[in-house]
Amino acid sequence: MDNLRKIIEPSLESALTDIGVTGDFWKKALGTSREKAQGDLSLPCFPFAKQLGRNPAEIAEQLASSLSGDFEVAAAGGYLNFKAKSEWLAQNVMSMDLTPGNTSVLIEHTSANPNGPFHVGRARNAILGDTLVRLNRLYGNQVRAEYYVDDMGKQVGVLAWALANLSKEQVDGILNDADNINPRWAGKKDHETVRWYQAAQSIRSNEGAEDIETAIGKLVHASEHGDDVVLAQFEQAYKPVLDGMLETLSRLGIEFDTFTKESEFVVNGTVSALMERLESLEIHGVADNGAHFLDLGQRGLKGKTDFFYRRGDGSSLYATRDIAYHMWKWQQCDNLINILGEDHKLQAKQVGMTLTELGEKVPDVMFYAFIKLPEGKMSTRKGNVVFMDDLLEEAKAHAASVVRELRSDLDEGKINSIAEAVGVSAVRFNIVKVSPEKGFTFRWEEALSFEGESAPFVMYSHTRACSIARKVGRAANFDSSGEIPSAMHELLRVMSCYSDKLGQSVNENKPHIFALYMLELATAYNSFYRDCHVIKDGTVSEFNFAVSEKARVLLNQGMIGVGITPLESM
RNA sequence: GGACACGUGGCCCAGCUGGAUAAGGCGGUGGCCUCCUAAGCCACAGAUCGCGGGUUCGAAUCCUGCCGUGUCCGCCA
Repeated sequence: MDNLRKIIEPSLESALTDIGVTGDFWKKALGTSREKAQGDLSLPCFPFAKQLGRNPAEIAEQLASSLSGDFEVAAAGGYLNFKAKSEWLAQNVMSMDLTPGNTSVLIEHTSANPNGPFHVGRARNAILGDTLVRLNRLYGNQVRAEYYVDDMGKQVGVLAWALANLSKEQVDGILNDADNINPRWAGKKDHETVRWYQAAQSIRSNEGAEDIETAIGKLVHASEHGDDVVLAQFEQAYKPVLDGMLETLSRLGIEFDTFTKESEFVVNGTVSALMERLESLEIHGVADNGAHFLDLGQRGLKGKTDFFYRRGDGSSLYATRDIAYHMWKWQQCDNLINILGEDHKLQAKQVGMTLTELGEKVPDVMFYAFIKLPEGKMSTRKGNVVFMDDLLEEAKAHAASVVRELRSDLDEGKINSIAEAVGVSAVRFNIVKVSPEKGFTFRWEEALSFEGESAPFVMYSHTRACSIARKVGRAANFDSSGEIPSAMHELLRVMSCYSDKLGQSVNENKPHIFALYMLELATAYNSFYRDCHVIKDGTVSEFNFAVSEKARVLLNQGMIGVGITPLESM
C-alpha cells in the first residue's frame, strides 16, 4: 500500500528523529501487516530497541501516541500497526493513477521452432510471455511483442529435406498408425506437417542413412552461410507450420507485433562483423581446428568455461546469432525481456556475459521450469503429449456442459461463446497463477477446474458487477459517500493495492503476483456483494454503486491483463 | 562428477531484500438460494515449512553440509 506509506513516512520520520533514531533503515522494515486485523502496514520496533537501549514495546507505545493523520495507529507487542481510515481510503481509491509506466519494452517470447504443433509444455512460454506483454501494456508501458523465427539450422533443415524427398505414402509408411494424426486436426498444417519431420527423424536414426545425413548437412551448411535459395526453400517448408501454430496462439488470445528471422543477421552481415569484434577481445581463444571461443572462466563462469561462437569452417552458431540479435534488439527499446525455458540458462548466461564484454546491456530473462505429465516428460515421439489444441477443445467442452447445466435460459450460440471464453481463460490462468520457476505437472482435473482459484472464479465476480450495472442502467456518481462496513473497507483496501501489485508484477517480471492479486480482488468483491447491496428494495445506494463500479472496472482491466476474457454474463 | 533451480497440511500453491498465532485453493465435515447470477458465501478439521548444523533479540526466509526432484554441462538449436 504505497499510497498509505506515503502519508505515514513523513510523520513517522519526524517522530523517530524526536526519540533519537538515526538513519532510514526503518523504511525497509515498514511492511505489509501479516494479519488484516492488525492493520495495513506494520513497523517492528526491535531494531530501535538496540539503537536506543530501550524496551521495544515501550518505544512502540510512545510512537503510537505521538503520531496522527488519515490513519489509525496502535502499538502491540513491540509492533506499530497502521490502518488507513476508511473515508481516506475510499477517496484515494477513486482517484488512483492506473498507468504510471512510461518505458518502451521489447518482449521476446515463444520463438518456438516451427516444426510442429504446440503441446502444453511449449505453450507455457507463450502464455507467460503474452501475460507479461499484457501486464506491461496495462501498466502503461509501450510494448512490442516479438517472435524470433528460427528459420535456419538443423531442425528446419530436416523438415525441408523431408518435404522435398518424402511422399505422403512414404511418411505414412515410416510412421506407425499408432501415432496417426487426430482426425480432429486433419487439415491443420502444423499437425499434418510435423509427420514429415517425425518420419525424417525416424529414418535418420536408421542404418545406412549416411546419404540422407549428407544431404541435410549440405542444406544446413548453405543456410548458415546465407544461401538465399536454400533459405527460401526453408521458409516454404516452415511457413505453413508456423501459421498453424499461430492459429493456436491466436485462439489463446496471443498475437505478435513483429517477427524477426534468425537468418536476417547472417544475410545482412552483422553476424560476421560481430565475430570479428569478438576476435579482438582479450578472453578470445582459438581451438586446434580453427574454431573460436571466449574463455568466460576468466570472468567468473563456473563449470564449462569455453563458449564457442564460431565453427572451424567459419560459420556461426545459434548463440552467436542470438548475440547479434540482442544488439539489434537493444536499438529498438529501453528494456528487453526474454522468456526462456530453464534449459536455456547456461546459454543465456553465456550470451549475457558476452554482451557485457561488448559493453552492451544484459536483457531481463524470465526462466520457467517445464511442464510434465503425471506419466513423466512430455515427448511427441513417445506419444506422451497433450496438444494445446486438444486441451482447448476439452476445456471448451467441459465449460459448455457446465453452462448448459447452470443456464437453461441460453441458446446454443450464446453457450458456445461463453464456453470458448471460459475454456481459454481457465487454461491460461491455470498456468499463469503459479510462479514460473516451479516445476509443473499437468493434470486434466486441475486444468478443467472452474472453481476456487480459477479464471471462472474471477469471471463470475465480474459478471456480478456487470449485472448490477445493467440493472442500474446509468453511470455511477463518484462524489457520494456513505457508510463503510468491513467488507467494503476490505474491498477498498484490496483495490488500493492494484497499482502496487501490477507494478511489482511488471518490474519483477512475475505474472503470478498479479494473477493471484486478481483472485484477492474477486474474493473481496464477493464479500462486498454479499454485505453491501447496491440495490435495496428497488432503490440504488449511490455510494455502494460507485464502489461496485470502480471494482468492476479494475476487475475488467486486470482480467485483460492476465489474459482472462471479461464476459458480462455467464 | 560439476553448475543452476526447486522441496511448505492428503494434493496444488503463496510467502523467500529475516520480524507477531505460516496465507489461499482442491479434497474432507457441517451450514447458506421467497434476498443485485450458489462457477458463490460461512464454519470446522488438517503443517516436524525435506533433514542436520550455524548467524541473529528474532529464520519458511540468510550461510553451510546432506537427502530428494528437475535442468544444463555439443564447434546442436
